[in-house]
Amino acid sequence: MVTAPPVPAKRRKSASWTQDPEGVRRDILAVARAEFVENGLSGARVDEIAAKTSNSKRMIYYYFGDKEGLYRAVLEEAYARIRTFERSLDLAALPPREAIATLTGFTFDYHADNPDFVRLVMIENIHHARHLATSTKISVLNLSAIDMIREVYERGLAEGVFREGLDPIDIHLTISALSFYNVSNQASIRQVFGHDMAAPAARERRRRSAIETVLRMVCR
Amino acid sequence: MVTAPPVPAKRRKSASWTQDPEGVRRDILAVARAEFVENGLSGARVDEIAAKTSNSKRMIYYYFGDKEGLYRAVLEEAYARIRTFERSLDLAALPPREAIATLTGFTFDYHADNPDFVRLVMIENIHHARHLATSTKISVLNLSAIDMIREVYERGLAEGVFREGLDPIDIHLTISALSFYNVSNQASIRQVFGHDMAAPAARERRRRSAIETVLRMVCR
DNA sequence: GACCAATTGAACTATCCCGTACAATTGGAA
DNA sequence: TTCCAATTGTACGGGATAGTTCAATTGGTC
Repeated sequence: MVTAPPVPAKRRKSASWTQDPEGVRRDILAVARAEFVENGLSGARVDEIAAKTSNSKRMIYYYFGDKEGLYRAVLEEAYARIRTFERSLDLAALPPREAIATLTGFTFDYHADNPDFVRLVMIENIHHARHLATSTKISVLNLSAIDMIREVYERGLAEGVFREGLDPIDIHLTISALSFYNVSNQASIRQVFGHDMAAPAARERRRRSAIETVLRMVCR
Repeated sequence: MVTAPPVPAKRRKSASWTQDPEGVRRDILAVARAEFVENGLSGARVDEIAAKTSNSKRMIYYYFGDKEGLYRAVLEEAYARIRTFERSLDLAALPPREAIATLTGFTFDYHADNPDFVRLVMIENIHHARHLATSTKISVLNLSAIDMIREVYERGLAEGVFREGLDPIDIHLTISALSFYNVSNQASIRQVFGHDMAAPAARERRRRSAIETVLRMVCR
Protein backbone atom coordinates (compact mmCIF):
# COMPACT_ATOMS: atom_id res chain seq x y z
CA MET A 1 0.00 0.00 0.00
CA VAL A 2 1.31 3.41 -0.95
CA THR A 3 0.54 6.52 1.06
CA ALA A 4 0.14 9.73 -0.87
CA PRO A 5 3.31 11.77 -0.84
CA PRO A 6 3.16 14.30 2.00
CA VAL A 7 3.71 17.23 -0.31
CA PRO A 8 2.05 16.32 -3.61
CA ALA A 9 4.70 17.90 -5.78
CA LYS A 10 3.00 21.25 -6.03
CA ARG A 11 4.31 22.56 -9.30
CA ARG A 12 6.33 25.73 -9.45
CA LYS A 13 5.61 27.93 -12.44
CA SER A 14 9.02 27.25 -13.88
CA ALA A 15 12.20 25.61 -12.75
CA SER A 16 13.58 28.70 -11.10
CA TRP A 17 11.04 31.44 -10.92
CA THR A 18 11.70 35.08 -10.16
CA GLN A 19 9.35 37.55 -8.59
CA ASP A 20 8.31 40.47 -10.76
CA PRO A 21 6.06 42.87 -8.85
CA GLU A 22 6.16 45.55 -11.54
CA GLY A 23 5.23 43.07 -14.21
CA VAL A 24 2.36 41.81 -12.09
CA ARG A 25 1.14 45.37 -11.58
CA ARG A 26 1.29 46.18 -15.28
CA ASP A 27 -0.48 42.96 -16.20
CA ILE A 28 -3.29 43.59 -13.74
CA LEU A 29 -3.63 47.22 -14.80
CA ALA A 30 -3.91 46.36 -18.47
CA VAL A 31 -6.58 43.73 -17.87
CA ALA A 32 -8.44 45.95 -15.42
CA ARG A 33 -8.43 48.84 -17.82
CA ALA A 34 -10.01 46.72 -20.53
CA GLU A 35 -12.67 45.46 -18.14
CA PHE A 36 -13.54 48.88 -16.73
CA VAL A 37 -13.61 50.41 -20.19
CA GLU A 38 -15.95 47.70 -21.39
CA ASN A 39 -18.27 47.42 -18.37
CA GLY A 40 -17.92 50.54 -16.28
CA LEU A 41 -16.96 50.70 -12.64
CA SER A 42 -20.06 48.96 -11.27
CA GLY A 43 -20.28 46.58 -14.20
CA ALA A 44 -16.69 45.34 -14.06
CA ARG A 45 -16.12 42.18 -12.02
CA VAL A 46 -13.05 41.70 -9.91
CA ASP A 47 -13.26 37.94 -10.40
CA GLU A 48 -13.36 38.44 -14.15
CA ILE A 49 -10.31 40.70 -14.07
CA ALA A 50 -8.49 38.15 -11.92
CA ALA A 51 -9.39 35.34 -14.29
CA LYS A 52 -7.98 37.21 -17.29
CA THR A 53 -4.80 38.01 -15.42
CA SER A 54 -1.97 35.55 -15.21
CA ASN A 55 -2.14 36.11 -11.45
CA SER A 56 -4.72 35.43 -8.78
CA LYS A 57 -7.35 37.73 -7.34
CA ARG A 58 -5.27 37.90 -4.19
CA MET A 59 -2.70 39.98 -6.07
CA ILE A 60 -5.24 42.62 -7.04
CA TYR A 61 -6.05 43.24 -3.41
CA TYR A 62 -2.43 43.08 -2.39
CA TYR A 63 -1.35 45.73 -4.88
CA PHE A 64 -4.43 47.92 -5.22
CA GLY A 65 -6.34 47.52 -1.97
CA ASP A 66 -9.83 47.20 -3.39
CA LYS A 67 -11.85 47.56 -6.57
CA GLU A 68 -11.97 51.34 -6.36
CA GLY A 69 -8.23 51.52 -5.77
CA LEU A 70 -7.72 49.50 -8.93
CA TYR A 71 -10.07 51.74 -10.85
CA ARG A 72 -8.30 54.82 -9.57
CA ALA A 73 -4.95 53.42 -10.70
CA VAL A 74 -6.37 52.81 -14.19
CA LEU A 75 -7.73 56.35 -14.30
CA GLU A 76 -4.45 57.86 -13.11
CA GLU A 77 -2.52 56.05 -15.81
CA ALA A 78 -4.94 57.24 -18.49
CA TYR A 79 -4.63 60.87 -17.41
CA ALA A 80 -0.87 60.59 -17.12
CA ARG A 81 -0.76 59.48 -20.74
CA ILE A 82 -2.75 62.34 -22.18
CA ARG A 83 -0.71 64.82 -20.15
CA THR A 84 2.40 63.37 -21.76
CA PHE A 85 0.76 63.79 -25.13
CA GLU A 86 -0.14 67.40 -24.43
CA ARG A 87 3.38 68.21 -23.34
CA SER A 88 4.76 66.69 -26.52
CA LEU A 89 3.13 69.40 -28.62
CA ASP A 90 5.32 72.34 -29.46
CA LEU A 91 2.92 74.98 -30.64
CA ALA A 92 5.25 77.85 -29.90
CA ALA A 93 7.21 76.96 -33.00
CA LEU A 94 4.23 77.45 -35.30
CA PRO A 95 2.43 80.56 -36.53
CA PRO A 96 -0.89 81.08 -34.66
CA ARG A 97 -3.24 79.75 -37.31
CA GLU A 98 -1.17 76.65 -37.92
CA ALA A 99 -0.73 76.17 -34.19
CA ILE A 100 -4.49 76.06 -33.61
CA ALA A 101 -5.04 73.81 -36.60
CA THR A 102 -2.32 71.45 -35.42
CA LEU A 103 -3.63 71.38 -31.86
CA THR A 104 -7.14 70.61 -33.08
CA GLY A 105 -5.94 67.90 -35.43
CA PHE A 106 -3.81 66.23 -32.79
CA THR A 107 -6.52 66.42 -30.16
CA PHE A 108 -9.02 64.96 -32.59
CA ASP A 109 -6.63 62.14 -33.45
CA TYR A 110 -5.79 61.40 -29.84
CA HIS A 111 -9.45 60.90 -28.99
CA ALA A 112 -10.21 58.89 -32.11
CA ASP A 113 -7.16 56.69 -31.55
CA ASN A 114 -7.83 56.19 -27.84
CA PRO A 115 -11.49 55.34 -27.37
CA ASP A 116 -10.49 53.66 -24.12
CA PHE A 117 -9.52 57.02 -22.71
CA VAL A 118 -12.76 58.57 -23.90
CA ARG A 119 -14.81 55.81 -22.32
CA LEU A 120 -12.94 56.11 -19.04
CA VAL A 121 -13.70 59.82 -18.94
CA MET A 122 -17.37 59.10 -19.67
CA ILE A 123 -17.46 56.55 -16.88
CA GLU A 124 -15.76 58.92 -14.50
CA ASN A 125 -18.30 61.63 -15.34
CA ILE A 126 -21.17 59.25 -14.68
CA HIS A 127 -19.64 58.99 -11.22
CA HIS A 128 -19.47 62.79 -10.98
CA ALA A 129 -15.65 62.71 -11.22
CA ARG A 130 -15.55 61.55 -7.61
CA HIS A 131 -12.32 59.63 -8.19
CA LEU A 132 -10.62 62.46 -10.03
CA ALA A 133 -11.44 64.54 -6.99
CA THR A 134 -9.93 62.14 -4.46
CA SER A 135 -6.94 60.95 -6.45
CA THR A 136 -3.71 62.36 -5.13
CA LYS A 137 -1.73 61.49 -8.25
CA ILE A 138 -3.93 63.42 -10.65
CA SER A 139 -3.13 67.06 -10.15
CA VAL A 140 -6.58 68.47 -9.82
CA LEU A 141 -5.97 71.75 -11.57
CA ASN A 142 -4.47 71.13 -14.99
CA LEU A 143 -4.05 74.46 -16.63
CA SER A 144 -1.15 73.68 -18.91
CA ALA A 145 -3.45 72.93 -21.84
CA ILE A 146 -5.24 76.21 -21.27
CA ASP A 147 -1.98 78.10 -20.93
CA MET A 148 -0.77 76.68 -24.21
CA ILE A 149 -3.88 77.93 -25.94
CA ARG A 150 -3.62 81.30 -24.26
CA GLU A 151 -0.08 81.77 -25.53
CA VAL A 152 -1.09 80.97 -29.09
CA TYR A 153 -4.22 83.07 -28.87
CA GLU A 154 -2.35 86.15 -27.68
CA ARG A 155 0.20 85.69 -30.40
CA GLY A 156 -2.61 85.51 -32.93
CA LEU A 157 -4.17 88.65 -31.49
CA ALA A 158 -0.88 90.53 -31.70
CA GLU A 159 -0.48 89.49 -35.33
CA GLY A 160 -4.02 90.54 -36.07
CA VAL A 161 -5.14 87.12 -37.38
CA PHE A 162 -7.44 86.21 -34.45
CA ARG A 163 -10.49 88.11 -33.38
CA GLU A 164 -10.74 89.63 -29.92
CA GLY A 165 -12.86 88.74 -26.93
CA LEU A 166 -12.37 84.99 -26.85
CA ASP A 167 -11.66 83.03 -23.70
CA PRO A 168 -8.92 80.36 -24.01
CA ILE A 169 -11.15 78.05 -21.98
CA ASP A 170 -13.82 78.45 -24.58
CA ILE A 171 -11.44 77.55 -27.36
CA HIS A 172 -10.34 74.50 -25.42
CA LEU A 173 -13.91 73.39 -24.75
CA THR A 174 -14.79 73.72 -28.41
CA ILE A 175 -11.79 71.68 -29.52
CA SER A 176 -12.52 69.04 -26.88
CA ALA A 177 -16.21 68.84 -27.65
CA LEU A 178 -15.58 68.39 -31.37
CA SER A 179 -12.99 65.70 -30.63
CA PHE A 180 -14.82 63.87 -27.87
CA TYR A 181 -18.39 63.65 -29.05
CA ASN A 182 -17.85 61.54 -32.16
CA VAL A 183 -16.08 58.95 -30.09
CA SER A 184 -18.15 59.02 -26.91
CA ASN A 185 -21.44 58.90 -28.80
CA GLN A 186 -20.29 56.71 -31.64
CA ALA A 187 -22.70 53.91 -30.74
CA SER A 188 -25.83 56.05 -30.47
CA ILE A 189 -24.94 58.03 -33.59
CA ARG A 190 -24.73 54.78 -35.48
CA GLN A 191 -28.07 53.59 -34.13
CA VAL A 192 -29.94 56.83 -34.66
CA PHE A 193 -28.44 58.07 -37.91
CA GLY A 194 -26.88 54.98 -39.37
CA HIS A 195 -23.47 56.67 -39.58
CA ASP A 196 -20.32 54.90 -38.48
CA MET A 197 -17.99 57.60 -37.23
CA ALA A 198 -15.19 55.08 -36.82
CA ALA A 199 -15.05 54.42 -40.56
CA PRO A 200 -11.93 56.03 -42.03
CA ALA A 201 -13.77 58.20 -44.53
CA ALA A 202 -16.27 59.55 -42.00
CA ARG A 203 -13.52 60.12 -39.49
CA GLU A 204 -11.35 62.03 -41.95
CA ARG A 205 -14.27 64.12 -43.08
CA ARG A 206 -15.18 64.94 -39.50
CA ARG A 207 -11.58 65.75 -38.68
CA ARG A 208 -11.39 68.31 -41.43
CA SER A 209 -14.69 69.79 -40.34
CA ALA A 210 -13.47 70.14 -36.76
CA ILE A 211 -10.31 71.95 -37.79
CA GLU A 212 -12.21 74.22 -40.16
CA THR A 213 -14.80 74.99 -37.48
CA VAL A 214 -12.22 75.90 -34.87
CA LEU A 215 -10.28 78.07 -37.31
CA ARG A 216 -13.46 79.90 -38.29
CA MET A 217 -14.22 80.37 -34.62
CA VAL A 218 -10.92 82.03 -33.73
CA CYS A 219 -9.90 83.79 -36.91
CA ARG A 220 -10.85 87.31 -37.66
CA MET B 1 -65.66 37.90 25.17
CA VAL B 2 -64.78 39.20 21.79
CA THR B 3 -63.11 37.07 19.21
CA ALA B 4 -60.60 38.70 16.99
CA PRO B 5 -62.17 39.64 13.70
CA PRO B 6 -61.63 36.86 11.21
CA VAL B 7 -59.85 39.17 8.85
CA PRO B 8 -57.49 41.19 11.04
CA ALA B 9 -58.43 44.46 9.44
CA LYS B 10 -55.65 44.41 6.94
CA ARG B 11 -55.60 48.05 6.09
CA ARG B 12 -56.59 49.10 2.62
CA LYS B 13 -54.68 52.05 1.33
CA SER B 14 -57.78 54.18 1.60
CA ALA B 15 -61.43 53.58 2.33
CA SER B 16 -62.30 52.66 -1.19
CA TRP B 17 -59.25 52.22 -3.23
CA THR B 18 -59.11 52.19 -6.98
CA GLN B 19 -56.57 50.50 -9.16
CA ASP B 20 -54.42 52.79 -11.21
CA PRO B 21 -52.04 50.84 -13.41
CA GLU B 22 -51.01 53.87 -15.41
CA GLY B 23 -50.21 55.77 -12.25
CA VAL B 24 -48.18 52.86 -10.95
CA ARG B 25 -46.27 52.70 -14.20
CA ARG B 26 -45.52 56.40 -14.19
CA ASP B 27 -44.44 56.30 -10.56
CA ILE B 28 -42.07 53.42 -11.15
CA LEU B 29 -40.70 54.98 -14.31
CA ALA B 30 -39.93 58.29 -12.62
CA VAL B 31 -38.12 56.64 -9.72
CA ALA B 32 -36.27 54.23 -12.02
CA ARG B 33 -35.17 57.03 -14.26
CA ALA B 34 -33.64 58.91 -11.34
CA GLU B 35 -31.83 55.78 -10.15
CA PHE B 36 -30.48 54.82 -13.56
CA VAL B 37 -29.40 58.37 -14.26
CA GLU B 38 -27.58 58.51 -10.95
CA ASN B 39 -26.01 55.05 -10.89
CA GLY B 40 -26.00 53.69 -14.41
CA LEU B 41 -27.54 50.43 -15.56
CA SER B 42 -25.28 48.11 -13.59
CA GLY B 43 -25.07 50.44 -10.61
CA ALA B 44 -28.80 50.92 -10.15
CA ARG B 45 -30.48 48.57 -7.68
CA VAL B 46 -33.93 47.17 -8.29
CA ASP B 47 -34.51 46.94 -4.53
CA GLU B 48 -33.61 50.60 -4.17
CA ILE B 49 -35.99 51.61 -6.94
CA ALA B 50 -38.74 49.53 -5.34
CA ALA B 51 -38.12 51.12 -1.94
CA LYS B 52 -38.47 54.63 -3.35
CA THR B 53 -41.64 53.69 -5.17
CA SER B 54 -44.98 53.70 -3.42
CA ASN B 55 -45.35 50.17 -4.74
CA SER B 56 -43.57 46.89 -4.18
CA LYS B 57 -40.79 45.29 -6.16
CA ARG B 58 -43.30 42.82 -7.47
CA MET B 59 -44.91 45.59 -9.51
CA ILE B 60 -41.68 46.36 -11.33
CA TYR B 61 -41.43 42.81 -12.55
CA TYR B 62 -45.11 42.66 -13.34
CA TYR B 63 -45.06 45.74 -15.55
CA PHE B 64 -41.54 45.72 -16.94
CA GLY B 65 -40.42 42.11 -16.89
CA ASP B 66 -36.90 42.60 -15.62
CA LYS B 67 -34.31 45.24 -14.87
CA GLU B 68 -33.35 45.68 -18.51
CA GLY B 69 -36.98 46.02 -19.52
CA LEU B 70 -37.35 48.80 -16.99
CA TYR B 71 -34.23 50.50 -18.25
CA ARG B 72 -35.45 50.22 -21.83
CA ALA B 73 -38.75 51.83 -20.88
CA VAL B 74 -36.89 54.73 -19.26
CA LEU B 75 -34.75 55.13 -22.35
CA GLU B 76 -37.73 55.01 -24.68
CA GLU B 77 -39.49 57.71 -22.73
CA ALA B 78 -36.42 59.94 -22.80
CA TYR B 79 -36.07 59.61 -26.57
CA ALA B 80 -39.78 60.15 -27.09
CA ARG B 81 -39.48 63.44 -25.24
CA ILE B 82 -36.65 64.86 -27.28
CA ARG B 83 -38.43 63.84 -30.48
CA THR B 84 -41.42 65.82 -29.31
CA PHE B 85 -39.14 68.76 -28.66
CA GLU B 86 -37.57 68.51 -32.10
CA ARG B 87 -40.96 68.41 -33.77
CA SER B 88 -42.04 71.50 -31.87
CA LEU B 89 -39.46 73.62 -33.68
CA ASP B 90 -40.73 75.45 -36.72
CA LEU B 91 -37.60 76.49 -38.53
CA ALA B 92 -39.29 76.82 -41.89
CA ALA B 93 -40.81 80.09 -40.71
CA LEU B 94 -37.40 81.68 -40.12
CA PRO B 95 -34.74 82.97 -42.50
CA PRO B 96 -31.82 80.53 -42.77
CA ARG B 97 -29.37 82.30 -40.47
CA GLU B 98 -31.96 82.79 -37.76
CA ALA B 99 -33.16 79.22 -38.20
CA ILE B 100 -29.71 77.79 -37.53
CA ALA B 101 -29.14 80.14 -34.61
CA THR B 102 -32.50 79.22 -33.12
CA LEU B 103 -31.93 75.51 -33.60
CA THR B 104 -28.53 75.73 -31.94
CA GLY B 105 -29.84 77.77 -29.02
CA PHE B 106 -32.77 75.46 -28.42
CA THR B 107 -30.63 72.35 -28.68
CA PHE B 108 -28.12 73.83 -26.28
CA ASP B 109 -30.88 74.70 -23.83
CA TYR B 110 -32.53 71.33 -24.09
CA HIS B 111 -29.32 69.58 -23.11
CA ALA B 112 -28.47 72.02 -20.34
CA ASP B 113 -32.00 71.80 -18.94
CA ASN B 114 -32.17 68.02 -19.16
CA PRO B 115 -28.94 66.58 -17.77
CA ASP B 116 -30.91 63.41 -17.07
CA PHE B 117 -31.32 62.88 -20.78
CA VAL B 118 -27.64 63.54 -21.40
CA ARG B 119 -26.61 61.07 -18.72
CA LEU B 120 -28.94 58.41 -20.08
CA VAL B 121 -27.39 58.80 -23.52
CA MET B 122 -23.92 58.52 -21.97
CA ILE B 123 -24.94 55.38 -20.12
CA GLU B 124 -26.45 53.92 -23.24
CA ASN B 125 -23.24 54.62 -25.16
CA ILE B 126 -21.20 52.91 -22.46
CA HIS B 127 -23.34 49.89 -23.29
CA HIS B 128 -22.67 50.35 -27.02
CA ALA B 129 -26.27 51.46 -27.60
CA ARG B 130 -27.32 47.83 -27.32
CA HIS B 131 -30.74 48.80 -25.95
CA LEU B 132 -31.36 51.43 -28.57
CA ALA B 133 -30.67 48.69 -31.08
CA THR B 134 -33.14 46.21 -29.62
CA SER B 135 -35.89 48.60 -28.64
CA THR B 136 -38.89 48.33 -30.89
CA LYS B 137 -40.41 51.63 -29.75
CA ILE B 138 -37.42 53.77 -30.65
CA SER B 139 -37.44 54.11 -34.40
CA VAL B 140 -33.89 53.27 -35.19
CA LEU B 141 -33.43 55.65 -38.05
CA ASN B 142 -34.38 59.14 -36.98
CA LEU B 143 -33.68 61.39 -39.87
CA SER B 144 -36.21 64.11 -39.15
CA ALA B 145 -33.63 66.24 -37.36
CA ILE B 146 -31.27 65.86 -40.28
CA ASP B 147 -34.01 66.61 -42.78
CA MET B 148 -34.88 69.77 -40.91
CA ILE B 149 -31.30 70.93 -41.14
CA ARG B 150 -31.08 69.98 -44.80
CA GLU B 151 -34.11 72.08 -45.60
CA VAL B 152 -32.69 75.12 -43.87
CA TYR B 153 -29.26 74.57 -45.36
CA GLU B 154 -30.56 74.41 -48.89
CA ARG B 155 -32.60 77.52 -48.32
CA GLY B 156 -29.47 79.25 -47.07
CA LEU B 157 -27.54 78.08 -50.11
CA ALA B 158 -30.21 79.38 -52.44
CA GLU B 159 -30.16 82.74 -50.73
CA GLY B 160 -26.40 82.80 -50.90
CA VAL B 161 -25.86 83.21 -47.14
CA PHE B 162 -24.43 79.72 -46.48
CA ARG B 163 -21.27 78.33 -47.96
CA GLU B 164 -21.34 75.24 -50.16
CA GLY B 165 -20.05 71.74 -49.60
CA LEU B 166 -21.40 71.10 -46.10
CA ASP B 167 -23.12 67.90 -45.05
CA PRO B 168 -26.28 68.36 -42.94
CA ILE B 169 -25.07 65.49 -40.76
CA ASP B 170 -21.93 67.43 -40.07
CA ILE B 171 -23.90 70.49 -39.05
CA HIS B 172 -26.02 68.35 -36.77
CA LEU B 173 -22.99 66.69 -35.19
CA THR B 174 -21.38 70.04 -34.51
CA ILE B 175 -24.50 71.44 -32.88
CA SER B 176 -24.92 68.28 -30.80
CA ALA B 177 -21.28 68.13 -29.75
CA LEU B 178 -21.29 71.75 -28.60
CA SER B 179 -24.53 71.18 -26.69
CA PHE B 180 -23.72 67.79 -25.21
CA TYR B 181 -20.13 68.05 -24.06
CA ASN B 182 -20.56 70.79 -21.44
CA VAL B 183 -23.23 68.74 -19.76
CA SER B 184 -21.83 65.24 -20.14
CA ASN B 185 -18.36 66.27 -18.99
CA GLN B 186 -19.42 68.86 -16.49
CA ALA B 187 -17.92 66.99 -13.54
CA SER B 188 -14.49 66.38 -15.05
CA ILE B 189 -14.31 69.91 -16.45
CA ARG B 190 -14.90 71.21 -12.95
CA GLN B 191 -12.24 68.93 -11.49
CA VAL B 192 -9.61 69.56 -14.12
CA PHE B 193 -10.15 73.25 -14.87
CA GLY B 194 -12.09 74.47 -11.87
CA HIS B 195 -14.91 75.73 -14.08
CA ASP B 196 -18.54 75.11 -13.22
CA MET B 197 -20.36 74.93 -16.53
CA ALA B 198 -23.70 74.73 -14.74
CA ALA B 199 -23.29 78.22 -13.30
CA PRO B 200 -25.63 80.63 -15.10
CA ALA B 201 -22.90 83.00 -16.26
CA ALA B 202 -20.68 80.22 -17.66
CA ARG B 203 -23.64 78.56 -19.27
CA GLU B 204 -24.82 81.74 -20.97
CA ARG B 205 -21.33 82.52 -22.19
CA ARG B 206 -20.96 79.03 -23.59
CA ARG B 207 -24.36 79.21 -25.22
CA ARG B 208 -23.43 82.34 -27.09
CA SER B 209 -20.14 80.79 -28.12
CA ALA B 210 -21.90 77.70 -29.48
CA ILE B 211 -24.31 79.74 -31.58
CA GLU B 212 -21.53 81.97 -32.88
CA THR B 213 -19.38 78.95 -33.72
CA VAL B 214 -22.13 77.20 -35.65
CA LEU B 215 -23.02 80.36 -37.56
CA ARG B 216 -19.40 80.90 -38.50
CA MET B 217 -19.26 77.28 -39.62
CA VAL B 218 -22.20 77.48 -42.01
CA CYS B 219 -22.18 81.08 -43.19
CA ARG B 220 -20.32 82.21 -46.23
C1' DG C 1 -73.97 38.18 -6.28
C1' DA C 2 -70.65 35.13 -8.82
C1' DC C 3 -66.86 34.49 -11.43
C1' DC C 4 -62.61 35.53 -13.87
C1' DA C 5 -58.75 37.97 -15.33
C1' DA C 6 -55.87 41.64 -13.90
C1' DT C 7 -53.22 43.19 -10.20
C1' DT C 8 -50.72 43.14 -5.83
C1' DG C 9 -48.21 41.60 -1.30
C1' DA C 10 -44.77 39.07 1.57
C1' DA C 11 -41.49 35.89 1.97
C1' DC C 12 -38.10 33.32 -0.19
C1' DT C 13 -34.11 31.51 -3.13
C1' DA C 14 -30.26 30.92 -5.75
C1' DT C 15 -26.50 33.18 -7.22
C1' DC C 16 -23.18 36.48 -7.61
C1' DC C 17 -19.47 39.06 -5.92
C1' DC C 18 -16.30 41.74 -3.01
C1' DG C 19 -13.16 40.96 0.18
C1' DT C 20 -10.46 38.06 3.74
C1' DA C 21 -8.11 34.29 6.58
C1' DC C 22 -4.35 31.70 6.67
C1' DA C 23 -0.79 29.24 5.20
C1' DA C 24 2.96 28.77 2.02
C1' DT C 25 6.67 30.37 -0.82
C1' DT C 26 10.33 33.49 -2.16
C1' DG C 27 14.43 36.65 -2.17
C1' DG C 28 17.64 38.80 0.21
C1' DA C 29 20.16 40.25 4.47
C1' DA C 30 23.05 38.75 8.25
C1' DT D 1 22.41 28.56 6.54
C1' DT D 2 18.90 31.18 8.90
C1' DC D 3 15.52 34.24 9.40
C1' DC D 4 12.33 37.88 8.18
C1' DA D 5 9.63 40.67 5.34
C1' DA D 6 7.59 40.76 0.91
C1' DT D 7 4.66 38.05 -2.02
C1' DT D 8 1.45 34.65 -3.56
C1' DG D 9 -2.14 30.55 -3.60
C1' DT D 10 -6.46 28.37 -1.88
C1' DA D 11 -10.53 28.28 0.08
C1' DC D 12 -14.16 30.48 2.05
C1' DG D 13 -17.57 33.96 4.29
C1' DG D 14 -21.11 37.19 4.41
C1' DG D 15 -23.98 40.14 2.41
C1' DA D 16 -26.06 42.05 -1.48
C1' DT D 17 -29.14 41.33 -5.54
C1' DA D 18 -32.09 39.91 -9.39
C1' DG D 19 -35.86 37.44 -9.87
C1' DT D 20 -39.69 33.92 -8.18
C1' DT D 21 -43.47 31.51 -5.65
C1' DC D 22 -47.88 31.39 -4.18
C1' DA D 23 -51.72 33.15 -2.59
C1' DA D 24 -54.75 37.03 -1.96
C1' DT D 25 -57.26 41.02 -3.47
C1' DT D 26 -59.59 43.82 -6.83
C1' DG D 27 -62.68 45.54 -10.56
C1' DG D 28 -65.52 44.58 -14.10
C1' DT D 29 -68.85 41.63 -16.49
C1' DC D 30 -72.66 38.56 -16.68
